[in-house]
Amino acid sequence: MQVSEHRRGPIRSEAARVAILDATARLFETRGYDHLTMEGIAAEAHVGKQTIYRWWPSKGALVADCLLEGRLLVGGYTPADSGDLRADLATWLHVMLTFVERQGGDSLVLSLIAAATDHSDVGARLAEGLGANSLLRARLESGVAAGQLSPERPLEELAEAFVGVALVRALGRTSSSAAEARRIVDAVLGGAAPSAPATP
Amino acid sequence: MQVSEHRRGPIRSEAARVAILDATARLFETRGYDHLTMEGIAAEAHVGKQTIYRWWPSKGALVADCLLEGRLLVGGYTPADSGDLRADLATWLHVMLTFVERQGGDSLVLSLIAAATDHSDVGARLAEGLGANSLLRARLESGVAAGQLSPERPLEELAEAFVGVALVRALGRTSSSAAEARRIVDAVLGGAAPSAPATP
DNA sequence: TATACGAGACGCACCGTCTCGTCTTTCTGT
DNA sequence: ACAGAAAGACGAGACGGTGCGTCTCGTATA
Repeated sequence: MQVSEHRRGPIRSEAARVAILDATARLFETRGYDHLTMEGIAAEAHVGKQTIYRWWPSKGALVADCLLEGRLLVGGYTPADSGDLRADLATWLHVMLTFVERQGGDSLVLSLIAAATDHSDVGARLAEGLGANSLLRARLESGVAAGQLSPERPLEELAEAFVGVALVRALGRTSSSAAEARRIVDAVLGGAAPSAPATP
Repeated sequence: MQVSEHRRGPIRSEAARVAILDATARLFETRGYDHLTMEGIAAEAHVGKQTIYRWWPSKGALVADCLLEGRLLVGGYTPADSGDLRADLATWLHVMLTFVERQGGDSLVLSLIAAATDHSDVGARLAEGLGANSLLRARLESGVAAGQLSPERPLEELAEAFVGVALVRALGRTSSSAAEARRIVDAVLGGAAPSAPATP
């Protein structure tokens, strides 16, 4: 009786796996999702196409794995904590919207949305990658602790709303000023915002 | 000297234009955006490929025109007005989320998001088509008139937040119950919701 | 002996351009 | 006025190019 659970022959090459995911992330960031091709990835990774198809069914699955291993959206963007929740959220949103609409062509976020439409795992991880479950949520919790936000509001869903607005603006290529970002924050959190008269 | 602003030769065929847009809308709804092909549209419309390329640069532009002429998302979904803003919004959101995740494959909304990622006009019209600027906004205005919503909150941005949540859930294929929809509404509008204890 | 690997050939689908022949509209010459 | 001539939209489809997903080599490794 054999000890190994593996039947026979060579095991999966970790070098190939890493090279493929690296190539995917690199090409995804530089060329965008719709210009990403299996043949391009194979060439970039110096790997046979069959090696890719043996382990991943589609380019969407590749992108999903990259997202899962943190090769995309590295680090994320941590919202500041100045003590003023609305101002911090407005800054976060403004940075996010600016990041979203950079360049004329494919922004990274737009490419991720495209990837999400044909692979559900990308979509599932997209909101989190943009901070819905971690960075942004942490700032919201801090706001609750500071009494600037009702503890009754579900933070998960609130964070989703902010990410959602960013996605809508990304899809509409709507350019958004800092004042616009502030207005969004006030719209979602509620009208108690006498300090900043928005003039876009 | 010529009177006409038209140079010479036959004018654009309206029959061909209509046939092409009809075929596009029909194939888009049945097959989804990524299975939509120029050759398929040409065959379905009984039209030469050149006739399509003469007037539209890409399939994204075709979908955008369909959206613009109301051939997609016909009618929209009008939120009810029972007098209870939160309940109506929760119902609207629940219907929207159910609509979004119908079937296993491409839902219509997912296809529209995919189309939006490679043609900006689709994205610009998508939020409106889902009701951000018209149907949903009208219900919010009614809520303001009924004193259930602060008049200081920008309704445009608030509606975008609701549509945005729907998009995030669509991309994540998150199945959402009625209670979940209600929790989202409470999260965005604020914690004043003692009536419905959410139990998903 | 079984199997992962790099390499790449294969047939297929669709792309975007082009070239036909036909038909419709407008301009020009008599 | 009226017959061309010129221009261009039309349906049809051929064309080379690109990427797909499958397959088949020979080699290397367990």
